[in-house]
Amino acid sequence: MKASKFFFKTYKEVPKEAQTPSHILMHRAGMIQKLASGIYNYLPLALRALKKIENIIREELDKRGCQEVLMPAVQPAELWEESGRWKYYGPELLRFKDRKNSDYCLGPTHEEVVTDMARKILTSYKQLPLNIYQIQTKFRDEIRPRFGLMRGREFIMKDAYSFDISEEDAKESYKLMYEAYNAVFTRMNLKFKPVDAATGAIGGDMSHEFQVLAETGEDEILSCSKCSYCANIEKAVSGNELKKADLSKRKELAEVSTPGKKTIDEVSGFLKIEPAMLIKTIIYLVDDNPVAVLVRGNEEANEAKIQAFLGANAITPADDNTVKSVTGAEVGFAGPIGLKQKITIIADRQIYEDTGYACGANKTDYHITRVDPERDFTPAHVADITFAKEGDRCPNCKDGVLEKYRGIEVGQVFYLGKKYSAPMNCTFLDSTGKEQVAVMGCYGIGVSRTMASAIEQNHDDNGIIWPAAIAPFEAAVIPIQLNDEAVFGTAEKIYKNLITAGVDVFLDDRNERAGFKFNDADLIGFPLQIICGSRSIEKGKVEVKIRKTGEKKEIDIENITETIKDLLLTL
RNA sequence: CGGGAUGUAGCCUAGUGGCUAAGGCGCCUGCUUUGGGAGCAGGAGACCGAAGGUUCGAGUCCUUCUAUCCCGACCA
Repeated sequence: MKASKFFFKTYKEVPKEAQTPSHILMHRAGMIQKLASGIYNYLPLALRALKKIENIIREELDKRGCQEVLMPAVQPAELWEESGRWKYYGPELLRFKDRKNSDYCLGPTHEEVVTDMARKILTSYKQLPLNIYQIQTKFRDEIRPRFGLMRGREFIMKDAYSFDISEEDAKESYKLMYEAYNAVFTRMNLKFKPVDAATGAIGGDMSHEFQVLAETGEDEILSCSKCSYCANIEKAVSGNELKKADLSKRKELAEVSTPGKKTIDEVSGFLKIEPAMLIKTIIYLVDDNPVAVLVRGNEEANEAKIQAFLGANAITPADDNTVKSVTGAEVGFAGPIGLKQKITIIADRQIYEDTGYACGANKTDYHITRVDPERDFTPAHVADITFAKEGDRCPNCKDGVLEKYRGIEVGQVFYLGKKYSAPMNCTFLDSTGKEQVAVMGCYGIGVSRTMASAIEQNHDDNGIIWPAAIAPFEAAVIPIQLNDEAVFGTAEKIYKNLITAGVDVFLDDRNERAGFKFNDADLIGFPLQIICGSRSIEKGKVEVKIRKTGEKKEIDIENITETIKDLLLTL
């Protein structure tokens, strides 16, 4: 491709809405344009990178027997009613009506459609295992789209779905996809970690996320310093030993007046006790039912763990009115003893490490002290519902400590079981002629997000540093003195030879000064720059600059094609 | 959805209630220049987010709407 005819434009200025490196650089390099909040045009540079990412995914999936299909972006409500998600999905699902007033939505994911597609064809166990995937535009009406392509409302996703005879087979399919994802991100030359993950609203009981490591990542990951344990902060478990409470210190309960003291800080300051010696009581709405959650005052409730433990679809902190009717007191005085309404109580296991806590009295302006969790109340559930922390023991090997990383979730694999196949009646006949429900898994890669995360992880002050495997172009030929026939002729010849050799190459034939072109090349991030200047060409050489290291080498013109191909293998 | 902020040319910004809305980047023409975002000269490009209102007079003040961004809860 010649620069003079290429549809792109670079910018020196940073648009004020762009905050994060990938967003700024994709805009400055002329890769994307915003059309609306969270909705972008992909210009040729971006599309080239996207296609490369897509092709790597295709190759790795096809190699493992997956088959590509294409499902519609527009989906009828009936299917979502069948799975039950029309009710549960919430406003993130963009719904609309057609001219006949029928309900439709833009697909945020395709479990319903793919299950429907599969059940129309699946009749026999002989057709399994089956794994079908697509690469397609998804729409999720995010509350807050941000960071350019990192969290768009419209985005490109590869989604795959496996169907198996049995749970054991389904877990094999899951493992195969786990391997495929490792292969995909390894080929893209990204630094990433597969991590244990919470399953969220999609459900199922086994899941891993693939996290590209980057400082700007929105997710926190805890990873063992010694073994391979690695988990999302939502899921990570502390391996620290629980202490045993010293019950000889038990004392009688006492009610104390704590006028206007509501927060942990206020109460612990007022009563002159450590925050850890308070039992924080938070009222949540779990699938619309109030639940009291108890954690030590120095801990945070981990909503993902609570949701997973209770097998709930949704969990949100209760509004003030609910809190008042449940506790009979103003917000800030809730406690496990003497709740006005009988509701489910779930306690973190750490509260049994001590005795003599303070907690709300369910009476405005009063707290109870000297509380002993074993003696004074009986929660319905005791579980790990707080966050593991950096420095905690590893729960797996008990030897290493947990280290914290930030990551961008670019892929996730889920074991679904029969969550969709059962309600949607996706069945087949087994070898004994008995009807069985297919066992499913689902597997996503955010394609556009992967592109953004590659930039997020690989850039410097001058621009993008593409891994060669997903760069829009592998190399740029940059002639310096355009009106010098020897220079321009050499550049064109190198360009043509590289194309013949199958290298994805860009010729910057624009009538601009050298510095201008160098800056653009650094910004766009070609892994290699082939600089053709009269000084080198007189010696039969050209300069090759490696974007990643900044290193420049003089290379004989006659060997240039081979040299470039060899260098690309290292990038 | 709660909290905060901002809408002036393709992009970044300036603009005390007062004449024809200013500058930089970018764009077009000409000359010059060609190894790290060149110089000179000329030129095009804005109903100042929208609608109301206050005022002799509104980019500037008020109201409503709308869009965008940032901080929180969701997700690839």
